[in-house]
Amino acid sequence: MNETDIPKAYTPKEWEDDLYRRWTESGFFDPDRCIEAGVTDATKPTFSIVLPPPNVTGVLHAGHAAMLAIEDTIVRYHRMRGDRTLWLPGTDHAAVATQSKVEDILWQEEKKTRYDFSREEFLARLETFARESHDRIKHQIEKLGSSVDWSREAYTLDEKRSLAVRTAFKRMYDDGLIYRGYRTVNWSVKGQSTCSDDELVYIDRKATLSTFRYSEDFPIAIATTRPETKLGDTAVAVHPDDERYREFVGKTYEIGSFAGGPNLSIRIIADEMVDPAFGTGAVGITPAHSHTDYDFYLRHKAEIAFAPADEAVIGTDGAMTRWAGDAYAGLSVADARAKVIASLRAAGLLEHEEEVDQSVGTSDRFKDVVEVLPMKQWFIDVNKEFEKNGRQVSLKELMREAVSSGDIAILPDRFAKTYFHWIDNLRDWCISRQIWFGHRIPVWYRGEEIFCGIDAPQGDGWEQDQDTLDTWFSSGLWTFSTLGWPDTEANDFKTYHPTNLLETGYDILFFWVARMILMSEYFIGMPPFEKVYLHGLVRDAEGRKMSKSLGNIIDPLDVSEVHGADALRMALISGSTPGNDVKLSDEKIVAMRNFTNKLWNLARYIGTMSAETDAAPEPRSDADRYIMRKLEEVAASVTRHLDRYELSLATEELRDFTWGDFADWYVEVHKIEKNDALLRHAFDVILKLWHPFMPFVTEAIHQTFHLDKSEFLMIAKWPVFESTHKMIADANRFELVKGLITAIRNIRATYHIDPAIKMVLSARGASERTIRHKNTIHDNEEIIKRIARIGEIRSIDSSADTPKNSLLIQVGLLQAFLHLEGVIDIAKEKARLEADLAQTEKYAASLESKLGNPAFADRAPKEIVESTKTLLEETRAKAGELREHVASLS
RNA sequence: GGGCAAUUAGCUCAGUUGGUUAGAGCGCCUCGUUUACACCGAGGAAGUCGGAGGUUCGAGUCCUCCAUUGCCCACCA
Repeated sequence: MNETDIPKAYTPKEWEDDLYRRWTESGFFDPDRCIEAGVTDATKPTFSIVLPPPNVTGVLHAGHAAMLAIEDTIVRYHRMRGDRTLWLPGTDHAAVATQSKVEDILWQEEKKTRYDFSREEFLARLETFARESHDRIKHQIEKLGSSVDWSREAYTLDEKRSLAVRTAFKRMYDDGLIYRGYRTVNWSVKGQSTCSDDELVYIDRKATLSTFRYSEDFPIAIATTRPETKLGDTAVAVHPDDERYREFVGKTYEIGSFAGGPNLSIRIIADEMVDPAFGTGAVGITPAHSHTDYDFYLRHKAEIAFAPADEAVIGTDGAMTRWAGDAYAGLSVADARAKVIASLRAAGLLEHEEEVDQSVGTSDRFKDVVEVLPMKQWFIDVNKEFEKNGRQVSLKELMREAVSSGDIAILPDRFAKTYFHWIDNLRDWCISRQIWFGHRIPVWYRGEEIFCGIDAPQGDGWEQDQDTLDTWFSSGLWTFSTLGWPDTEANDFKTYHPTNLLETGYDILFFWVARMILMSEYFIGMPPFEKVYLHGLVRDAEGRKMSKSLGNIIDPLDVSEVHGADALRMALISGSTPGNDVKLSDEKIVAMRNFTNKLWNLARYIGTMSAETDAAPEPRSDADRYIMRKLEEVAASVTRHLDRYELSLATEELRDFTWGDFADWYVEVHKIEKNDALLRHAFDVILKLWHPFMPFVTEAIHQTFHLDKSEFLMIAKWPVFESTHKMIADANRFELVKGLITAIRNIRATYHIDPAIKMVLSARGASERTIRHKNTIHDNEEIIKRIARIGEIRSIDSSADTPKNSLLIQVGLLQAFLHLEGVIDIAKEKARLEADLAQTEKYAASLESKLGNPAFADRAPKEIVESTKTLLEETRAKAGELREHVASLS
């Protein structure tokens, strides 16, 4: 092959679609296929991750591209490491979001509303839209090179997920955690549906705060920004210590035709929640039209009234009802407000008006200011205690514990605080929506009878609840509904749940992450994932949010069309850290595009030089040795960064090495020294290290220049150098070794293998419950049988209740078990342990020299010197332990 | 009101248990176009690490206060 035959620049367009097609056809995105083909060892640990399902509302944006880039990088890395790697894709029907979108389109294009269709017709239109969206989204996911297993693709509204949803609903209903209750909800008049607290978007606006009295002889003035709701007041609350009002507490005042409206009966109550310094220090309580007032009602049920069913003064159409009195009935809220004020002013009851800043909740989807109304809706009770594993807990507590116990780690961890704060303020979750698109509530009515079931009840006359479920109910089940649940015997469920990682934007921590934790903890008794990686928002070059109105939206497809998917992926990953927003600029993308081209041209030089390709790579010069040593260091470091999800750091180091050391320096050296085999070998390693980040260009180079004979770079073995094992001493593995030692020490007189194994696995980052699930072997009998089968241990008395076996055998037992489970490789473990020992000894030596340095020993305070001495002793002790353990492995 | 983050070169940002001389990309300046790459190479200028204190032998890194910006949550009677 000659250089002149190969284009001088990498042309992504000519490669990407074809490569993706070939990857898909190979089937290697499917872990089962990898095992069949011998690419993956079935005994290896699993690495599973679900794709946060994009909404079928349209197209993917830059944020999705970032998500796909990060996840694909991690997934490809694990696949190359040899893990049983599953990345499960899907889409979300996104209930309200999709319906409101389609309603907009229908209105714009046909001037029709949903009421111009039957429920069935309307749903058919939605399904068509959803399918088209789905196809577009799938295409975009593919364009970015995402190595998802399409054979397992799921949709939140498909048959299997529907079964999961109905099963989940029924189970919670039977357990009394789902209830139908009458209380205040957020109501979008425009959307004619409820929305949950989390779906509200608060906007700031100016409002008039009016101070008034209900009547001339009413003793207390109150202030409000919502005078029209005052037509439904039932109480006035004051602080219990407020001297001004103490004498009135407990009295009830009858107001005849308040503001020309209904008669009111106002009770004066005392409540700690009232801020005596704000306004007049007294609050008018409208339990029907304010969540906080409803809470007042709950605390004072004995004293004050809540509007009985359907007696709210504001109706679902956003107009005043007849309960607001004849003078108001039918008026809009705004008109009613003006009328109340006018009436109060005329009667001389209006004492003061001022303009204040106010933030009001609007519907995320329908954009209108929501009204708080009392309605009969379905809720999930987050506070109700129920029995779980022999103790009383609430859903709230389950959600809290999943994170506080460390079962789930959130990256960056500062979001754990946000999460706890959210949980502490959580109200019951309103799950019913008055829209048509979604999972219909599996409840049927016949007269007074009510039936909740997975399928419709037998017999005539039953009518199903008209409402559908909040979209987050079904996405909350996502980690396990996609793996076969409610069939808990399903292979995928048993193999891949809990998943290892959830990668998503921090903006849906509450919506989705928290709901998944709730559902998984409740139904499975385990967290849905071990780790949460929260990425930031993708912003434009100036740091602004991308939005249609600003016209600054960067379409990922456009970018990858021009510069290639790899350049886009790199631009999104490089320089971005968990939890922080990332700015995407043209310059950055171009810089990354230039780098893909750099790799391409390296390949042109290396791949086409005359070389006996079969020659073994032998370092011949100092330059050779330097580049190999550096390469090993970089490989180890990139590996460590990937294990810690530090993708940006990995790309930086790798890029510096590739461009600075390898391309600019070593290639020039090679032009003189001509160590072809070593050059090719080094480049091959570099390509593998780059593959997870830039799958297309690396695979294209692999396919063009055949640096080795394998079919696909995507299933190549991840480069690990024996001599650099000590540098791959990542936290995970270090903890494993530590845990192993602890476990061995803790094997006590009574012989129980379980705690020891648990300890080791938990040191490895798995939660206790995960261990219970993933290793359902509880009796020693079974463990020993399995171990005996692989012949690692020869003589074990399986009926032993007391220690008939030496400590050594128990150590061996433990190791053998771990080996069997694919958790550790003993030979490698020993090498790693030795590396650890070397590092520990090195550390001890450095501490020694520090103590020997007069600058430190004489000038540093005694305590520091002492603590350093202590540290040295500890380090020596640790080295001793390690040495012992290495010996026990020999 | 409560909380969280950010502030490092002209711009965009790295900098993970405190440790020699603080890094990268883009931009800028000088030089270079004999076949891997001008989507390039060699070299260079450029930072009192937001401000003020403090802890320390040693602080971009830890503590306190302040300033500016952004975000989240709650209240908003």
